[in-house]
Amino acid sequence: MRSRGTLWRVRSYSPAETASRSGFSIDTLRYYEKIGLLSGIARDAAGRRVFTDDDLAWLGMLRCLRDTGMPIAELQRYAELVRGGDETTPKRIALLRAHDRRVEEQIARLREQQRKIQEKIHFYEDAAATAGPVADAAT
Amino acid sequence: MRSRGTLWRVRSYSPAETASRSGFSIDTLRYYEKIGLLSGIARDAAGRRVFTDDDLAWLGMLRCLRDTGMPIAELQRYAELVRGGDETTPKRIALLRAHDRRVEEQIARLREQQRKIQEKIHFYEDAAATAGPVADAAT
DNA sequence: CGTGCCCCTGGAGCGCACTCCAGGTCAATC
DNA sequence: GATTGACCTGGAGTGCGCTCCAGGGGCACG
Repeated sequence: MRSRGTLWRVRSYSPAETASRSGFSIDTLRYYEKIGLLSGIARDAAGRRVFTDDDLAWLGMLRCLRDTGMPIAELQRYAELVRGGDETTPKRIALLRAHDRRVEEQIARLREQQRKIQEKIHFYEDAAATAGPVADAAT
Repeated sequence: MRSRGTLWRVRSYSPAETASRSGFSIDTLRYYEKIGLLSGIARDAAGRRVFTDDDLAWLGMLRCLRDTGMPIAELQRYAELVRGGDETTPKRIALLRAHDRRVEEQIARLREQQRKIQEKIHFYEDAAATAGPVADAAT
């Protein structure tokens, strides 16, 4: 399907190149394969891993989910669903929706806390401007 | 200064109450005292910790900074500045401003990543609606 | 043919931030 | 006066997510 209408050939990537493109270290790539987050990674004649564009796209998804705080265990469940084929689509949607809500909450909490931090900064700025000690609960 | 114009007496709090109010466990409170994040915590005749409203306010600040991702080591620097007295105000401002920027970036990154997650959700929803397998880079 | 270099495996080690535990003190309650 | 319960200390242990290491293999370049 992709081969029709596109011009570029399917590329493959060494572990080092995959690491630099995905942002995961080579050790982490090996670790992810070992714990089942990457499956079906090809090998060359010498037994070295060979990553494809699809692998890179999947790594991009992993990166996105990890960076938004999804624990490894849940990534494993997600990876398992993906391996489970098309009939797991509803479960994948549910999993990602739940995560999306957590990200939403995370953002809301961060904003709230940022407000608090900025208040504190203003408090210090006022204290510095007044050039005298100002009573505060806990500096 | 506070005693004038306010009605409530200064309260004090047991470790258990402090834990439930601050959201830190008793163990964490002890740990924080041990590593210098809490200093000058009073003790009663039997050697038990007695927390004040000021302590609670400071714990609130610690909670806010921790929850926004500030590592313990930086909290220690901040606590040290606070112990250093008023002349450290500019440094406290600088520290909090730097942290504020990191929080800002964090929020921006989360939003970006949330977009990606939502795209994926939409992709799955479309795939489910079409009721047939749809080619995707890496599900 | 030798020297590098990148990669392999299995398994140990690490950093962070707690969290738990053993053994003990003290005050209040029954 | 025995029990209970909250708290104390110093120090060991835990969970997560990597990260590092020893020992070895194969290929490419000079």
